[in-house]
Amino acid sequence: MKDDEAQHRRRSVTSVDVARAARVSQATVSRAFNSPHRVTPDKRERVYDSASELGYVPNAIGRSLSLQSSRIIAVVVPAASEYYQHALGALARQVIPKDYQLLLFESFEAEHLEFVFTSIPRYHVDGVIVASSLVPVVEVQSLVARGLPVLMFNQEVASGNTASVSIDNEAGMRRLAEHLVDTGHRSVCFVGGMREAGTDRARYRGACERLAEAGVACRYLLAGAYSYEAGWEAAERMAELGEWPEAVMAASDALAFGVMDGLRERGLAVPNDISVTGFDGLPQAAWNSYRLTTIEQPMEDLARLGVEALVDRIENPDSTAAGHRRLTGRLVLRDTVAGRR
Amino acid sequence: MKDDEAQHRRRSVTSVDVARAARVSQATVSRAFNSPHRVTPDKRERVYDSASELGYVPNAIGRSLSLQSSRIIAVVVPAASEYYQHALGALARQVIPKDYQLLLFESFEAEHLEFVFTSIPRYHVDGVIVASSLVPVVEVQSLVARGLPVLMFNQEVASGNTASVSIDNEAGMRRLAEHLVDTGHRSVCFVGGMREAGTDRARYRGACERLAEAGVACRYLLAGAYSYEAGWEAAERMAELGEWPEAVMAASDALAFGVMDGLRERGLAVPNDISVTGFDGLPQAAWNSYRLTTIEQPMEDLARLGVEALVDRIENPDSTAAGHRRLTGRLVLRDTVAGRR
DNA sequence: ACAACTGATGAAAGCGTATTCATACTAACA
DNA sequence: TGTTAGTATGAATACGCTTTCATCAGTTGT
Repeated sequence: MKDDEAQHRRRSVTSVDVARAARVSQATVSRAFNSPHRVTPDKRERVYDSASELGYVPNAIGRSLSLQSSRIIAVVVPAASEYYQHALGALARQVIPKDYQLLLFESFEAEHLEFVFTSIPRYHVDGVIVASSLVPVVEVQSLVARGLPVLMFNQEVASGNTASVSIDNEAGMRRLAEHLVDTGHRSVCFVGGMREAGTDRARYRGACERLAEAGVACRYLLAGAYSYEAGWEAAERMAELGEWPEAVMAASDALAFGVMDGLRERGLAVPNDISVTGFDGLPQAAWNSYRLTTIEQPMEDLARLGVEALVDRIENPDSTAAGHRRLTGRLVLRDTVAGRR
Repeated sequence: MKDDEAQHRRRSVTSVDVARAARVSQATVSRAFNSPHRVTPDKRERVYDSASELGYVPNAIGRSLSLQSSRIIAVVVPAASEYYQHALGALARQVIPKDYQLLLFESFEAEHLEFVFTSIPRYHVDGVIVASSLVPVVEVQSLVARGLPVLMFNQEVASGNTASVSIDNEAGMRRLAEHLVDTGHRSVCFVGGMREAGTDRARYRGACERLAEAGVACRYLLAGAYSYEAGWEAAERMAELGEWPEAVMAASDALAFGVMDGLRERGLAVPNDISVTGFDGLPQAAWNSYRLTTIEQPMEDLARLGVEALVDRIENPDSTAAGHRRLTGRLVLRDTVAGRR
C-alpha cells in the first residue's frame, strides 16, 4: 500500500511546483539554482527546502531547450573492439568533471553507421566524438557542415575544421622496428588489420621505412580485421607460405595475441623461434601468457587532450582548437622479442 | 569561402522554417513526419522537399519535452570490467531496433556512484539499466520511487517493482562443480571476487552445495576484485598456504585467467597438476593460451530479455513485467579440467 | 438540394526551463 | 527629504515540438 504512489507514473515535480510551495515565482526558483547570489538568502533557503521536500531535480530537457545546449556529447564507438571500449572508459572519465554526458552510439556494421550519423543531429548534442577506425568521411562532413564540433579519436585528420587526437602511429612503429633491427632481426612480416584504416597505413609505413633503412625485408600480410581470430588466421596463412620470418609485427595487440597463439599452436616458441610485437598496450599485453612487447597508448592523456579540444570548440565556437594533436606512445619492452644471432 | 556559413554556429533549422518554405503550417510539418497518412500527398511532398533542401532534422529535445518521453535509457556500467563492457554492447544492439538510445553513466568508484544516481533523474530518461555488480540499493530505490522503470542486469532482485535479468548463477556453478566431481576431484578452492556482490554469493553457494553433496572439501578464498590481477594474487596466496587443491573454481573468467597464469608461473600445469574453471564465457576464454572450461552467459538473450522487460514497463506502466528473469548458462567444456585418479 | 458526416488544415496551448523586461523596493547621497 | 542608483522579484516570453480544438472544404445520403 505504501508504494501505490509509485505504481502509476506520476507527473514529475517541476520548478513551478517548487515555486508554489516556496511561495515565490518560478523565475526565482530557477535563479536560486543557477545564480544563487541573485536571490536573497531567506527565499533561497525556502526554495531549497521546498525542492528537497518535493524531490525536485531540474529537468535537463527543458533546460536544454531553453539554453540551446544539451551538455551532451555523442560518441560513436565500434561495438566489438577491446581498444575502443577502453577509449570509451577514458573519455567518460574526462567528460564527467566538465559536466557533460555521453550519448552512446555503438556501430555494428558499415550500413548501421549511416543510420547512426543521421540520428546524431536529432539529439542536438553539443559535440561528437568519433572513435572508430573506419570513418565514413562523408557522414562526418555532414555533421561538421551543421556546425557541430567534432573530435576524431585515434585518427589523424588533415581537414581544418575538425579536431583530432591520436598517438604518432608512424613513429611508434618506427621505434618498434628499430628495436627489431637492433636485436638483429633480418626478416619481418607485418600483419595489418584493414587497409582502409588510417592507422593501419601509418603503422605499416613506420615499420616499412625503418626496416628498409636497415635493409630488412618486410612483407605485408592482411588479416582483414583487428581481432584475435584474424591474428590466428594470419599465423595460419604464414604457415602455408612455408617460410617463417624472424619477427612478426602485428598492427594491434589483439592481432598479436592471435598470432602468438597461432604460432605456438604450430610448435614455434615466442620469442626464441620467432619474435612478435603488438601495438596499443591493452591490459592483456601484460598478462603472463603473452608479456607482449608493444607500444602503449597513453589513453588518459589522449582522452584528456581530445576532450579539452572538443569542449574548447563547444564553448568557444571561433576557437582555433581544430587541427591534430599528436602524442607519442611508450615503448614497452616485455618478453616477445629475443636477440637474433 | 564556401564554408563560411559553417563557421559561425548558425541557428538550426526548425519545423517552422520548413513550414514557411513549404507554405504550410508548422503543425502540418509535424504531422507529415509523424503521421504521414493524415496529410494530403501533395503537401506531404512539399514538406519533404523543403525539409531535405533545408537539411531539417526533427529536434529530439523539443520532441521529448512535448511527448514527456525522451526515448533515452540511462545505463550504469563500471568502467573497467570486461564483462560489463560486453553487456553494454549487447544492450546497445538490443535497444537500437526499439528506437531508444543509451545515455552512458560509467561508474568509477563507489562515491562517484552517488553522483551518478542523482544526475540520472535530471535527464528524464524513460528507463534505467543498472549493470554493475555492486548495486547501491538505496540509490536504485530512489529511482524506483520516482516511478522510473529500472532493469537490474546480471542481478537477482527480489523486490516486486524492479525488473531484473541474470543467468542462474547457482545452477551454473552447480554444473561446473558436478563436472569436477564427475572427473574425480577431491578438493576445491573457490576464488571469490567480492563478498558484497550478489552473484558472488550465489555462485559460491552453488559450488559449495554440489561439492558438499559429493563430500568434496571446498574452501573460499577472497580475491577482492574481479580482475586478472586479483586472480594472480589469489594464486600467490594459495602458494603461501602450501597445499594445492585439485581444482580451482574462479568466480569469473577474468579471475580464472589470473589464477591460471599465477599457477603456471609457479610451475603447475593446467589441467594436469590442477584444474581451473571460470564463469561468464568471455571471448578470451576461447583463446588458445587458456581454453577455459566455463559457464557461458548468453549475452544477447540476456540483453534481449532484459530490454524487452524494461521497454514493456516503459510503454505499458501497469504491466506485470517486474520480477526476475532467469536464463541458464551454457557449460562449455574446454581444456582446463582433467580427470583425476 | 440540403443536412449530416468525414477529412485536411491552421491556430493555439502546453511540455519545463532560463532570461529579459518592467516594477517595486532598499539604500545612498546631497 | 527628495532624487538616484542599485537590487530583488514576478510576469511574460522563447526554445521546438506534438496535439487538441475549431474551422473549412468536400462527400455522401435521403
